[in-house]
Amino acid sequence: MAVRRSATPTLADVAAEAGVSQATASRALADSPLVNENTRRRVWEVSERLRFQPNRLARSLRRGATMAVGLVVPDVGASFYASALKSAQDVLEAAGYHVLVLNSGRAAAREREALRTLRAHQVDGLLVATSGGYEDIGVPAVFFDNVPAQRGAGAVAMDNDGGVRLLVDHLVDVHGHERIAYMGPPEAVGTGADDVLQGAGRERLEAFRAAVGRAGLPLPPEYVRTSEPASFEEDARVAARELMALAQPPTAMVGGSDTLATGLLRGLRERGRRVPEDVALVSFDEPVSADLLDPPMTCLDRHDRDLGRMAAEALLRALAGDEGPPGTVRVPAALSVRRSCGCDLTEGGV
Amino acid sequence: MAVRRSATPTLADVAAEAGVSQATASRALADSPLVNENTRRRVWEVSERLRFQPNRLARSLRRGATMAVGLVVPDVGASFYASALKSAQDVLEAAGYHVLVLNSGRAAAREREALRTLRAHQVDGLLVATSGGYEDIGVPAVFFDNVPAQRGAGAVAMDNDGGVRLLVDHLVDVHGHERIAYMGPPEAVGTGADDVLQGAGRERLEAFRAAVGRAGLPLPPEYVRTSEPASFEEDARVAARELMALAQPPTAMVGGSDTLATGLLRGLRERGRRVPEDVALVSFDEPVSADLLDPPMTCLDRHDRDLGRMAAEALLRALAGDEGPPGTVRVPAALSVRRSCGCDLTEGGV
DNA sequence: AATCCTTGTGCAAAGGATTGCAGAACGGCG
DNA sequence: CGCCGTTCTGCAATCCTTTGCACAAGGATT
Repeated sequence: MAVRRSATPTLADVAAEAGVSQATASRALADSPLVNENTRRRVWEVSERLRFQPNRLARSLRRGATMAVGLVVPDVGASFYASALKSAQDVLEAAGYHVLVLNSGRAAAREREALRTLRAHQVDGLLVATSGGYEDIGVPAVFFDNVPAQRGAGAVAMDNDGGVRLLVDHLVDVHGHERIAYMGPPEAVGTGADDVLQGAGRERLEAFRAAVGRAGLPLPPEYVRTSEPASFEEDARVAARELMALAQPPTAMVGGSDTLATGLLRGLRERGRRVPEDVALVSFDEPVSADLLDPPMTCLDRHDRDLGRMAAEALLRALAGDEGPPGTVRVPAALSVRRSCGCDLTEGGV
Repeated sequence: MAVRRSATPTLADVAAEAGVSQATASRALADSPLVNENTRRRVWEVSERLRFQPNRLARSLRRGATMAVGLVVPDVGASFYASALKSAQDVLEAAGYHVLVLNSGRAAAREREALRTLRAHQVDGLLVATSGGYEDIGVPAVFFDNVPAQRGAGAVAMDNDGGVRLLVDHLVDVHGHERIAYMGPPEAVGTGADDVLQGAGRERLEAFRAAVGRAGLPLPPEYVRTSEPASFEEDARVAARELMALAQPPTAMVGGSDTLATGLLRGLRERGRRVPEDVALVSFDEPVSADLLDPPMTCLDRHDRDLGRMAAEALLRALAGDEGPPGTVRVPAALSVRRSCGCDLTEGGV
């Protein structure tokens, strides 16, 4: 004869219906050995009949742990993050954690907001692809993609240096290019104060400079460009057009991300340049359907899945208190050679 | 001299530090007119100095509302959902809601689990692209992409029928095809019991049959295929190969989604068929970089952004209690003609 | 028969913010 | 000087679950 609340039944309802106290009901549902087998069964039966679902707000409040983690990414819409996010989520959910995904829109300020929100939600941990706005909220954090210099947190990132080197070396050693331009993501993920962000953008840029230098090639300043955070695609398009308008246009281009590479390709098309006949083009990230593009794009294998998974696993370790070394794990890159670099795969030759 | 808790300051800390009661502190931070201006300022000042952040668990528990909504999608990794998700999230966050994103992995059972989880989290509302496992959890829900027949909830979906008609009519009227095959997403999003799901898969399939019928064309059963939920890409690839192995292979194919279309394209390549010279190909959704594919893909404009935004707005209305008519809003489709259908854009003719 | 375990169960506090209600302080008015 | 209204504050209850502690019942032991 308990008054049934219209919305969701509460533990009190279950207890009343089963004729036990809330405490016993709680313990019964937790399968505690402290409660008698018959009582346990009775409570479970009632609980299922009423479709009882413990209120996580109350539980978390009492327990001091939410079993939820926050995931902060620059842009869920970008395929790299969407895909990394998914694999991270799968791992974390399998471990019983819930995932709150927040967008930072590649803006440090919005990222800080997102972090505060997550703190307010009392998340137990954090997975962040930072846009420069990271600040400690007192829970274990693991970084991926971008790695803040700040110590004390693990990180998983691509081997940007090795990856860029593969791309440049291929253009130089195999195809003999001597005028190579680079279009990268924003260099300085503008971070305040003392925390210098070791962002993927900067790493790739420096790696490019180093690789070109090692090859003994000249690198006019106009050959090095970076995009604004908000307009990758568009910036790359105009960059390609402007690069081709130079007195000495490059004979090859490196796109620092999938979006940048497709943007470059569009720009080249608009100028009537053929790839790879007129200009070679390679990409750091793998564009979606890279093999179906015209021309098929030579790029680095994308390890978005691995990255997401590894970051999630690192976070789980941190949450479990396994204080491993908080270093940065680098995921190696591998080159997928297709046609945009100039390789002629149908013949097998160059 | 208040004992500062190491982790996060609580309202009690702020109150003590400001020399007022918790009640006053709470009201001050809520900018209630009940509290004296000076007191208000003092509390705010302390709150900011301590970087106080109200515990949402406690607040929501007390208030009975979480200002959080759940978003259930088949696959966050798929570009359509990733993109729709993002725009929905932007709208909802702008309105002060937080978004919990859960994957159903295109499985009804996992979707049910996700919904229970969201109920446990006490979300205030739901945005769901159902995979057939929807069940009422007692909060306002808005559907997108797939529309369950069940009444009482609004829905936003593409005009599947009109879209398919555009594709088929173009193939028939402009290019004169008479043997058109269709590869679609799973037809029956297997839903239990009495709730018949009006899924996008079924709608598109029926629209295809109707459009072919209207054109007076024959439709051998082998020409109509659907994929399994788990393996769109792969299923489409083998479908294309098998279709081309028929005694009477189709001269045109319709891909029921972006992934299916790129899968078909791969399959055709593998069989050495050229698109559009040997077989025409059009796609329902817009693949990423559709214009850069080889050949550029004729497809329907993707309205993922609009869909996400509109669904979010509908949910906000429902949350505000504006009980509009709970009907289904259909987003019209528009055809982006490129080369894969056989149109020769450089000449301007067919 | 008294005492001591064992085994189950219940009471009540805790967790942090919100809010109805009561009451304090103070100015104004008769 | 007494009373009434404002204007602020504070007490304490509430949201729901978990859990430390106490206690009841019953059998076993001396």
